[in-house]
Amino acid sequence: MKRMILVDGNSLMYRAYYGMASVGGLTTNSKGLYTNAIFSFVRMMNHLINSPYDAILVAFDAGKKTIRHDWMPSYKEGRPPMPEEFRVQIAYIKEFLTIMRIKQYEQSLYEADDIIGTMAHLAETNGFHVDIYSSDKDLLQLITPSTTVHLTKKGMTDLEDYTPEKFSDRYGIQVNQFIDLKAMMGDKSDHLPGINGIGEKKAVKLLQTYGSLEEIIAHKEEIPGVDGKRIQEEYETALLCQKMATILKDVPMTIGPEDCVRKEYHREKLIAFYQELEFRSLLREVSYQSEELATKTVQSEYEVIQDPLRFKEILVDDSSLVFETFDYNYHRNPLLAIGMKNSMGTFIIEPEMIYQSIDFQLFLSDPENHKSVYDYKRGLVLLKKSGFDLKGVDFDLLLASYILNPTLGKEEFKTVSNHFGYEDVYYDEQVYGKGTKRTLPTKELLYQHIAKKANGVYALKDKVLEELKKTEQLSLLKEIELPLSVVLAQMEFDGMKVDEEELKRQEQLLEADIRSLTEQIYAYSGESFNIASPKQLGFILFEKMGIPYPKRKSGTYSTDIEILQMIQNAHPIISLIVEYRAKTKLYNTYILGLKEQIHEDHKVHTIFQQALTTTGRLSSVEPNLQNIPIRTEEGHLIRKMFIPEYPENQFYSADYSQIELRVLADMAQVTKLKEAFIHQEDIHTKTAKEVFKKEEITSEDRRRAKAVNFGIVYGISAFGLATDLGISQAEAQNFIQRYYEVYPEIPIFMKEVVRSCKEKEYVKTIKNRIRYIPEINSKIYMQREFAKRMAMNAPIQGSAADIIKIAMIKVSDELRRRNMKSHMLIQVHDELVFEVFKGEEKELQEVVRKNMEHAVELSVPLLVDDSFGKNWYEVK
DNA sequence: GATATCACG
DNA sequence: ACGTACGTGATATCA
Repeated sequence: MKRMILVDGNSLMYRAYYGMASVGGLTTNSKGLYTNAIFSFVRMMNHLINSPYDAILVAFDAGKKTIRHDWMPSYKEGRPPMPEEFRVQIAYIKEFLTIMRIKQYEQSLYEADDIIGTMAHLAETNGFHVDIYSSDKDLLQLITPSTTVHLTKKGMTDLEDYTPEKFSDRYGIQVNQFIDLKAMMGDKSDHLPGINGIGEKKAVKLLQTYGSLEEIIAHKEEIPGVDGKRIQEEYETALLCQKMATILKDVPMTIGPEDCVRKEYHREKLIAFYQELEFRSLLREVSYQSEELATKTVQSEYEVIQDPLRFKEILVDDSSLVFETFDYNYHRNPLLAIGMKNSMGTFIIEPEMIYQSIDFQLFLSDPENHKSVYDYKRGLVLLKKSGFDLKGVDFDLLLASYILNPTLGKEEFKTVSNHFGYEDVYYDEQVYGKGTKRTLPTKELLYQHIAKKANGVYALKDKVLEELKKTEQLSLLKEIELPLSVVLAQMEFDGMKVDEEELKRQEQLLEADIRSLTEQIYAYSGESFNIASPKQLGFILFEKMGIPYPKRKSGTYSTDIEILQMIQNAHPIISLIVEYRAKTKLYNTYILGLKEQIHEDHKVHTIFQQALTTTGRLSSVEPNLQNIPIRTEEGHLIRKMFIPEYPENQFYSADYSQIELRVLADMAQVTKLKEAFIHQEDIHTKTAKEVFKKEEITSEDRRRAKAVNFGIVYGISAFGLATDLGISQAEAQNFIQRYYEVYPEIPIFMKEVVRSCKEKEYVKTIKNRIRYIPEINSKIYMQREFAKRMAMNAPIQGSAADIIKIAMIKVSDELRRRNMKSHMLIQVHDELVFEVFKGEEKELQEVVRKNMEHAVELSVPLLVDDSFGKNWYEVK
């Protein structure tokens, strides 16, 4: 069957503009053009035309005046005007459709809905199946057996597909009753009054009884109470609303389905369009599809070093070096080749060459020989694996870009270099391919790729350093991030030993528990099903077993822990499911998942992402060692699997006490908070005493005070605090009010942070780490509020991250100076874990405590809690 | 590939 | 009237 796509252009443009608000914000390209709606609309259209179709039409509203205004002058009255940031994007959206050769149509006096209604009707008559895409529920009246309406839910590509069956399931009435539903309940946004006092519930009920608005009016005398009276008084309004809400199917149009057939798009123009708007990810898709860049770009000159003697001539000061691996994980993948660029030229050094040339090894480890790199840590670990070192690195393009703008850290080399105006590099995807087709390319292409990267680092170094000087972030690079790479590389390389016997024990215990829980759950449910499928579980609990769903229905049932706790007492199966969830989580993620990550040396070697988070924290992957369970006892047991490399050694853990609150006390100069920290008081108890104005504090009082303290760090909202504490928003607001009275410097500080952020569109940490938050000036409420919370949180979280990074460098330096064998294994945001060698316990404790507590000097003391243990479970 | 869920600070 | 705590990563399911 032929398929026609009808798109409600106006509705989707609006959705693209407002809908992406919570995600991407009002992004602009480098020329200041707003692009969020364009980008989102383009993605949506690309998504649509990726499926097979024969004809397509995008309908738009023609202008303000429509025939409906003749029927009801107040139609759509009181709508806020279109924001200018949105208006400027419309021309680009239409240009995109032109480039894609997608038919667009508008007609004066009619709305996009009417064009779609008419075209859907025409297409059906011509034997098409019709798919309508919109975010406007009104379109649902067009559903037929051969017309499906797809409504956008969250974002743009998440769609809800309405067939006649789906419609009646959802609304409890038939499609042909939908207009009457709207006629009675009205529509605020269109300024349609409907009948006063009748909303969706009552309207559905009436329609179920009488069938249609006409029948309801015919029987209006029988309907009891206020509703009946209102219908008798206002039925004429309802009839007018019915007329208003009916989408026309007979617009006198000058086109038909034959004018909308699919056509090949203009690729060159599309590339130019994406380039102008700076849609990098989309550009890459087109480029990759056409494989153009890989063949058309100018080949760079490079020399593959064949003879170790050649090094004598080319190893000069100031070289750039890049270390390439196939897969991102450098612990599991060999070095493919090193690219080097300096005043002598561009060179490719194959791994065997390193072994063959002492000169090159000395060059790499010479601290006096200046080098610039991309991803220092990668180079360090790759070389360490072969027993070599890398020193003298005073520039890292990855770290520098991340420092200038943390969002760049997530990008690949090409995107970063493009950002700084250097474009002669390939995308990794062009070289290696995508998804399952990803594979090693020919040596020529690979070396070309590596050579281009080396050239890029070399070319950009001075420019980027200059920018760092301007932003006063040079010391963040040279004194924090670069030295930290050395520390992290050693930690990753050393790895953490796993007790495989213990793992096996826990695996078997959990397996048995899970098996037994599964059987018990099936016994209660009366059938076997996939407990891990939220969909199936929702069906079993809320349909088959008839447990009432505790929240308002939203199409799908959530079965998360919050919901399960609400229905805890409804049936004994619930607690079994909660236990099943906990155990399978441990089993799948921390037993099976971890087992996969164990190397031949019986250790796990995580990768600390140093250029990823927007706040300056590290993250840990493959495996993530920063989220090993601790909060529940049975989860905590997982930590028994992590043991010292040598059985006579121990673990030592040191964590900052309340570092974020201390940072806040310092930054905001909060008098009472500072006093409390100076006098080493329990901060939550102290807060409770102050806020509740009493000396005897119950555990509940302390819990609440603690929640507020946490909330403050997150950029508190009454809603968030209320949810967390299970109290009303009014009560939460009251707490916050009283909290501010106790610590009046906090609201003053927070207001100043927000004010300054509005002016500069960024916030900073104590070490000048920067985070851009342009959404702070968004016209969209939600986005602006979100931005405010980020602005309040980022300096606190980020400064704490700065501090522990400095501590790591200092501790590591001193351990080396003292020739100690004990070493750092893991960082978990405010905690450092070490393997302590027998006999070094006291010395390590001294070194660690001193350097952590004095990493920086604040106006409040920093305090460290610590402990020893024979494995990770025993410490703390 | 997106979504739901849940682990950590 | 509306929806919201900050920052992460891994897994299973499902389209």
